[in-house]
Amino acid sequence: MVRNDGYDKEAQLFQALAHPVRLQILDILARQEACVCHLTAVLGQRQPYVSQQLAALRQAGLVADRREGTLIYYRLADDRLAELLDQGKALAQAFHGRILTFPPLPVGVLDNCPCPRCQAA
Amino acid sequence: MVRNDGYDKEAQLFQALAHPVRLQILDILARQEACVCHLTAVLGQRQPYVSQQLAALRQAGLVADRREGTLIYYRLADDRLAELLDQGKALAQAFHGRILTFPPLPVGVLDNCPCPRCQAA
DNA sequence: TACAATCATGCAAAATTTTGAATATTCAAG
DNA sequence: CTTGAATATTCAAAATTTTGCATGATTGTA
Repeated sequence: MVRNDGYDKEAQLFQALAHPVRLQILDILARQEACVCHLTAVLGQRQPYVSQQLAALRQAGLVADRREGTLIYYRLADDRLAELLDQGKALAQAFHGRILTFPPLPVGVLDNCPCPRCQAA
Repeated sequence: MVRNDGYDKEAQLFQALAHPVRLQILDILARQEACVCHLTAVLGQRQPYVSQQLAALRQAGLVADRREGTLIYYRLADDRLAELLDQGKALAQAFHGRILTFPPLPVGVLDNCPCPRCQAA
């Protein structure tokens, strides 16, 4: 069976990336794996909404997950994804003719996150 | 005025790439600039449809155009776009777990294209 | 001016995506 | 086996995108 769906699959990848919240999630995961509650706290969005975006990323194969007790940690499925995101930022800047600014991604522990990593202190 | 729309702009770029026909157009233009009639012939799509996809790419800043008489030649607005597309193909393959195949892009002149380059023979 | 060729735009129906809210699932602890 | 915490799923309304088709605009030429 000969298929020719290369452009369809490539388009699906870019479609998964065509959403600001999903891009921010991927940027967070590019630095370190994170559980859903951590992502929820960083993004300031409701948990079901974050889970939905994670489901989209999971179905596209961009992220992988790992359960630890009741927490589920997500990570990038492929390190090359971080490069693709960097290239995307650079080109978006070029096409827009100005420096784009991104919200700061807090590093380390979060007050409003219940996961063990953040409550360790 | 402080903006934080980096992810919005990045998402707009990926959105412009999230379409198989637009991806194929960009792959054609990555090799050489081409007029609308040439793209129409290669893609086997109707001319207004091709013009619409070109308009989407133009509004996103991904392509530039140049008029020569009644013909309009399109080209990539930035060479780094070709690299991004290559990375996208590589990752789409990785995420899909198999070799993706793409329709062959004819090189050289086309029988069914009326532009001077193709009618030179 | 008229005509032909090339390309762009406008518009509406169909399809898809996004978003919010309610509810379901899974796991650990008691 | 019940409860609480973390996460996932479902569903429908709203918003956006896609697609096909008709028409408009621009250029070159007679």
